[in-house]
Amino acid sequence: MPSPKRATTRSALDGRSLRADAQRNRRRILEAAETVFAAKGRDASTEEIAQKAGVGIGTVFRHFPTKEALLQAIIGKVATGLAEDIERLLQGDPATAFFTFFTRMVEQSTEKKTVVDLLAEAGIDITVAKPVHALRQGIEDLLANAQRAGTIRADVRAPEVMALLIGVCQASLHTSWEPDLQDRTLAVVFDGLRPR
Amino acid sequence: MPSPKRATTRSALDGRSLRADAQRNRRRILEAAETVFAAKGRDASTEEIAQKAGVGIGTVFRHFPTKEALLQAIIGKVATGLAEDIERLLQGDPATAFFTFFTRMVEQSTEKKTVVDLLAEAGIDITVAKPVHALRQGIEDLLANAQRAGTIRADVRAPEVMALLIGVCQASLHTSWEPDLQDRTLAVVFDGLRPR
DNA sequence: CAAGAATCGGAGTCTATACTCACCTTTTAG
DNA sequence: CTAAAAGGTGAGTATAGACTCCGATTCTTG
Repeated sequence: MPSPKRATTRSALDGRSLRADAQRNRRRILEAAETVFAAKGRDASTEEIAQKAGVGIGTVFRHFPTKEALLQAIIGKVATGLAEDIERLLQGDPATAFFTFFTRMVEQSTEKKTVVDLLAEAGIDITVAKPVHALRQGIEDLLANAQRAGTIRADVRAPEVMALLIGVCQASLHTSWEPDLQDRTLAVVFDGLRPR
Repeated sequence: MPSPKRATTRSALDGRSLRADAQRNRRRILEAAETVFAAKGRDASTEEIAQKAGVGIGTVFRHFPTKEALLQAIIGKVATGLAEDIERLLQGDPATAFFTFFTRMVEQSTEKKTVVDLLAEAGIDITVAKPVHALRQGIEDLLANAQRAGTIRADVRAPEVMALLIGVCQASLHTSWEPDLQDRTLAVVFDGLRPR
């Protein structure tokens, strides 16, 4: 029985540090996945992502045990980005912040199918991770502020706002938007949200 | 070369008449498909439909050359049903008919994923078949009537109504509706549609 | 009732894709 | 510089589901 010539490398267990190239590949995979999932939705093939990232499929599965895990990672990333957007908006005018955010989301969802998936999960909630929860919380803050500012009726609650947000985003994937159809649709929803 | 002992059976070419059992099977397939697609959406497997219909897979493909063709048949069927509903509603009070229809659609979409697919197609339109076109037309009639009756703003047009309808129906598939969330969501949309 | 046409049926083919594995390459500690 | 550990790779496996094919079965007509 050969005695171990050297002790365990790296910072023992749990530690984060990955090998230099592994870190680079991980980043590339995440970037590629974000692009591909955004364009083709959750049905995009793992192979396409691997190719776009310039790595073998095996590498993708080494970093993410499952395609679903990769998707979740991306969703978390997107959620975090949106939560930061909200953070910024919360600094500004409470009367308009909510509407600005809602509008941006709908605009984005046209090109980023990931956003829609994200919202769907945020709607169902349950085992959702922190980033998604933070997003939810942010939306609730925007809503509360707008209600305090009097630009949204007091009797509207977060769940229906989520439903409307999901709805309009989903619809934008299925309708062939003529230039301002999106705006007119939002106008109706916004009018429904304002106090009479 | 043996001369044909008997002339072509049945009414020559094109004719409709199928063999008795074939007709029965066709009906069974359509019924099964309607149920299964309603429950599982367009991803339901052909095999499941065949089984529920009590026939072999081969039989399904004899009647419908493609899974997609079968789906289209069902969508047409559902569209026809809805168009008839509308026909009935058009007889009643124009002030409320539109809202009644909208509400029904959303309620149905929870259990019938086919309805959502149907609407998505009706939204995109292009090569859509007659039944779907009839449905679209019906919705436009309901809208026009309601506008004449003054229960819907005159500046709202059909496309955004379709978008909203698609949106709320889609959302109902993704949110875990608490009892009256659906109603509160609809309330907001309806308020946006009414004249101020 | 019998011939033959129309249908049925379901094993088998084909394709797409997630995921594994045995072997090779790169990194890194010492 | 070197060996061991970490990581990379992509052919290969497994599975699922659409669609085909042809012998077996059932209906129809005379």
